[in-house]
Amino acid sequence: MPTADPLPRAFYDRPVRAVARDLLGRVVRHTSPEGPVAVRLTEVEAYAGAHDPGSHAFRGRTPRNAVMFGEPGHVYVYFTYGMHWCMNLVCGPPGKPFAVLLRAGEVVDGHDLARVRRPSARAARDLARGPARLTVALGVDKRYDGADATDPSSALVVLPGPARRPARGSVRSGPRVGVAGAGAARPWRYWLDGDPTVSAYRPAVSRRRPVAASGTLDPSSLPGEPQRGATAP
DNA sequence: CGGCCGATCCACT
DNA sequence: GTGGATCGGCCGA
Repeated sequence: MPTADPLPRAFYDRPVRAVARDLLGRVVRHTSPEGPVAVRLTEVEAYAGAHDPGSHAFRGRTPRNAVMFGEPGHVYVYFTYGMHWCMNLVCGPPGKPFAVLLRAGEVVDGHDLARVRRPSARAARDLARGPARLTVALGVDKRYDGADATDPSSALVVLPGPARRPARGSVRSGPRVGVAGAGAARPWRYWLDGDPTVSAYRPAVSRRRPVAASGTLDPSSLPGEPQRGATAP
């Protein structure tokens, strides 16, 4: 297998949804002192910056999301739910906080190391099936926030992947996972149809603390029926 | 297999 | 103080 250079900056300096679709089938590779792990992407989500209610950048620039306002092709890593890291690739021109969340993939190199990092994974397909699982399998955490994935000398890069691109008809789209409110309707999650490493779809759930008082249960307070992707797996 | 729930802590209100 | 671009264990069917 020939060694390839990472996808260049220009790959990411395009409309974010186009980049998201084009990332399917590409290969993210992290090389640590323990060795390399590479993941072929099967599921991603586009986040369209300042006008996207689902985006971390919707309410403007903060210390956490600063990387999204910078160079395309750099990595935005955030911490969530008190214990998980998730990684994005920054898209569009500097100043526009677009990004693609890497949600799932298939481990195509460093399988043994990935298993060590993900001991709870029952099957090989579960090693990077989910955004937080993917970062664990790769060994990515906040140290990589701001890293340049287009630099050939970087430990973390995105490679072009197999010469044969996924067939156009094999790319599906649907609502993003865990995104509530206005942004929920946007079908900006993309995945490879039928791929076993695509994560399970979960509608956004608001977790309210149990109400102390009883007897005032109000079913009408529930938000609208969660939208299932028409073609979600 | 699907639903429920706790874990765990940081960013932002 | 609140809740999150999640995960895995446990439960019942």
